[in-house]
Parts: sequence; structure tokens; C-alpha cells
Amino acid sequence: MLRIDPRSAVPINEQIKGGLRGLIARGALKPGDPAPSIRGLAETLKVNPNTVARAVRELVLEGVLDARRGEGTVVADSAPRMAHSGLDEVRGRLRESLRQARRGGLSWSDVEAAVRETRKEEP
Amino acid sequence: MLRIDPRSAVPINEQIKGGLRGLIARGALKPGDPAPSIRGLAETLKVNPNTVARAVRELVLEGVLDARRGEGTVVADSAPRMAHSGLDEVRGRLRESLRQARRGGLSWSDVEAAVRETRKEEP
Amino acid sequence: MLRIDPRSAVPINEQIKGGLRGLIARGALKPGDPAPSIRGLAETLKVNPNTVARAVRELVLEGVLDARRGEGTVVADSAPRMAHSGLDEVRGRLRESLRQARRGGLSWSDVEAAVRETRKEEP
Amino acid sequence: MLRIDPRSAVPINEQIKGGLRGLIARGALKPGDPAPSIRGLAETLKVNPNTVARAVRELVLEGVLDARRGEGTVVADSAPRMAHSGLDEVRGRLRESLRQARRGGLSWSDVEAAVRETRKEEP
DNA sequence: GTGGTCTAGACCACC
DNA sequence: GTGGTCTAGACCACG
Repeated sequence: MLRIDPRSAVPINEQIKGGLRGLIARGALKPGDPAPSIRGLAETLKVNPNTVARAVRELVLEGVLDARRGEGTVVADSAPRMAHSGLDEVRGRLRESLRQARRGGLSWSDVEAAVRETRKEEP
Repeated sequence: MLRIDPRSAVPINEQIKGGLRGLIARGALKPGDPAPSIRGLAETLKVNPNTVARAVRELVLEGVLDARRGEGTVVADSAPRMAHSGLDEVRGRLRESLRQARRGGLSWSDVEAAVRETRKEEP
Repeated sequence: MLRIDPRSAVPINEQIKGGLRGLIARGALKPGDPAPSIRGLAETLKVNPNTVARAVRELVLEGVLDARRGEGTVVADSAPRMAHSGLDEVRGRLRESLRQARRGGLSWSDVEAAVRETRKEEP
Repeated sequence: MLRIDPRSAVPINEQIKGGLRGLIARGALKPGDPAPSIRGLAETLKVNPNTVARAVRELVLEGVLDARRGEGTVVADSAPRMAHSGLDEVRGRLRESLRQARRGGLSWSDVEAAVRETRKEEP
């Protein structure tokens, strides 16, 4: 499944992009599989269809999804590779956050404690 | 010292606030010490002075800094305590980022690897 | 300058992207130069700001432009290179159109005549 | 024969219409010849039969094809003339694309190079 | 039903 | 002033 946190500082459309990339990276969606429909996703996430459409469009531009008029959206053949390079982006953002946390005064053991705790609630 | 990443998604003024709080939490700045000058900081960080001024102003409102007549702005007596509660905010943001990274497709061992690597370059 | 044909089948936002890339490829805009502001462009082109924003955002994602909060948008250092690879896209689209024209019944000399005529009105 | 590019921005049904008009303009299909069967075309092009049916229906409305009782659909007597006027449309689209390519940053010699290359692979 | 584009207007944050 | 995001609703074209 795919969850979103509407109160996060991370823009909703990026959360959706990340979520879809995650599903592919984990193998829950494989090349050729139909991606969730824009309107459907919008409804389940309680989000404006435009917001989902934007996320999907950008994934199409990146080559992760393949959208065909009237047929729906499909995971692209090269998606795993693209999603993999997308992971670099995610990793980059994470390291950014780690640096910010350090600069904000957290010690490395604080950071590791946070990892452990977050891991407990979302294993 | 205090470093900023101008291309981060985190607003510059928040980076500055975080950085100053970090200096206090680590004891590099103690109560009564003069806060770094706005113009000086702006120059070394290559940032708009308004942005620094805003960060300082907000820290004063939070009680981390103290604007004393004649002395300029100094670190408040209660700053370490305040900075400590600021840490909760930093921690919260970090955990948010960890969750986003997970949703973006990173495994927990990916996360731990990222922690190790970031730790190596910024110990 | 930058012109748009609102009645073209080509989506407005793509026309804008193409136009900006063209300005860079031609050297009219160099790395570091400020790109036209979103609201300004929207006004001169008589187009909704959202549409321009979308074009700009996508060029930012491609690495052609560099947008900084509150400061405006600037041509990225790597823009000429990126714009160059963008040219491949333009070239690809053109060849697609040429093939379509052939399939639609035009002879190659028809095609060449069309090139000559278009060249005359827009040298 | 008749080829289609399913990933082109040009709608499939228009590609089919263009292709059929092209066959007529080139004389590969003459007045009175039976139009290709919808199901057969759909199968060879790997396209939804509805899409082919739509193309055919519109060509009938335009007078390029003729639905004769008992004979099925055949090329209309006036088809070559109609196909000829259809060429104007094709030509118009081509000139639009040329203009877009120019605005996208291609020089006229780039355009001519593209023509030469496309001509080589699809003479 | 599907995706795609555009407009309109609101709100936010940064400089 | 700048860019950025989101919502809402309309319209189009394709299958």
C-alpha cells in the first residue's frame, strides 16, 4: 500500500513519488504492472487528483512509469534501474537530514537512538 | 563553526536557528556570551542579512537569545534549557526524514549505512 | 524574446520549456543570468502563472535552471550541457514529425519545400 | 504498408488516418479498392479495434472512404482528391513542427541535417 | 473508464 | 517582489 502524511513538511507530491518509487524498488510493482490510477489514488489518499497527476507525470518524465492515453499507467521496463537511481536521491536527502540534525545539536548517539525508535514503530 | 547548505530544502533561516541552537547545546556558546553579529554571520555564510536577522529575532522571541540594552544580543541564561527543548524539534524532524526515506524505498540497513557514512565525513 | 502559439497542438508548457531551452542553446541566456520571472512571463505571454511555473519547475528538475527561494530563477551552470541534451529531444520530435509527414503522403520534395517556405517566413 | 508509433504524441487514430491517406495519395490504394479490414488492421498494428474503427469512421465522414451496401468499405471515387486536400493538413502540421523545432533551439542547418538523416533511414 | 492540460484563486515561505 | 504547493473545476482526447 501507499501512505501519505498530509501534515509533513515534505510536499505531498514528493511523498507520492517517493512512495511509488519505493513500491518498485521493493519489487511490489514490477515492470509491466499497472500503476494505481490517478483518480483512484487521489481518492484513497484524499488528495486532489491534480496533485497525484503531477507526481505521476514527473515519474513518467523520469522514465519510471509509462502512461498511455486511455489505457492507464504502467511501470516502465527500465523502472527498476530508474527507481534505483531514484534511491540515490532519497539517500541524498536522508544524509542531508542527518547533517542538519547534527548541526541542530544532536549527538551521533542521539541520531542512532532516533533510528532505533523509528525502526521500532515502523519495522 | 556554523555551516549552511543554501540548496537544501530546509529554509536557510531555520538552518541558522538550528546551527545556533546546536552551538549552545554543545556548549560552544554559553549564557552571557555575545551572539554572533548579524552582519558578520551574513558575510561568512554568504547569505542575505535579512535572513540572519530573522533567525536571530525568532531566537530572541523563543528566549534562546537575549537582547540586552547596551550589550547587544547575548546568549540567554535559560538558553541551554531552551536549546534542549529545541532538540526535540530537531529529533522530530529527523524521525520524519527517516520515515520518508523508508517510504522512498530504503531498507533499514540502507539507513544505517547512510548514518555510518555521514558520520565518517562529519564526525 | 519568447513567443508562444496558444492554438498549437503542442502544450503551452512544453512550448515554454522549448523556448527557454532555445534561448540558452543560442547563448541568449548564459549560466548565472536571471531567467524571466514566472509571474512576469505569465503576464507577457498572457498565460496562467501555474502553467509557466510548471515549465520552470520541470526545467529545474532537469538541471537547466536553478530556482532559489525569494531570489528568483537563474540559469544553471550546467545549463548549456543540459540544454544540449534537450536539443536531442527537440531533434527527436522533429524527426518523428518528418516520419509522420511521410506516412501522411508527403514526398520528400514536399517536405523540403515546406522547409524552404517556413524558413522564408521565420529566418 | 502502414506503420504506427504507439508512443508518439500524435494520437494513434490520426496516425492511422494519415497512413491511409498516404497510401491513397501514393496510389497504393485506388478508388474502388476495399479498405483494409478493421480487425485485420487492429491486429497487425497491435492496436485497439475501436481506435481503427474510429479512424475509418472519420475517413468515411470526410468522404475518403465509402461505405457501400453489401461491399463493405471501399476507397471512394473522390478519394485521391480528398487525400490531396488532406495533404494540406499534413503539410500544416509539418510546418508547425518546424517552427517548434526552431524555437526549441535548432538552427536551420540542424533542421536540414535531420531531414537528410530521416530520409536516409526511410527513403 | 483513462491520462493531460489549463485556468483560477488561495496560501505559504523566503528575501 | 520571488518561487512553491495545493485545491477546485472545466475541458479534451483516447479506448
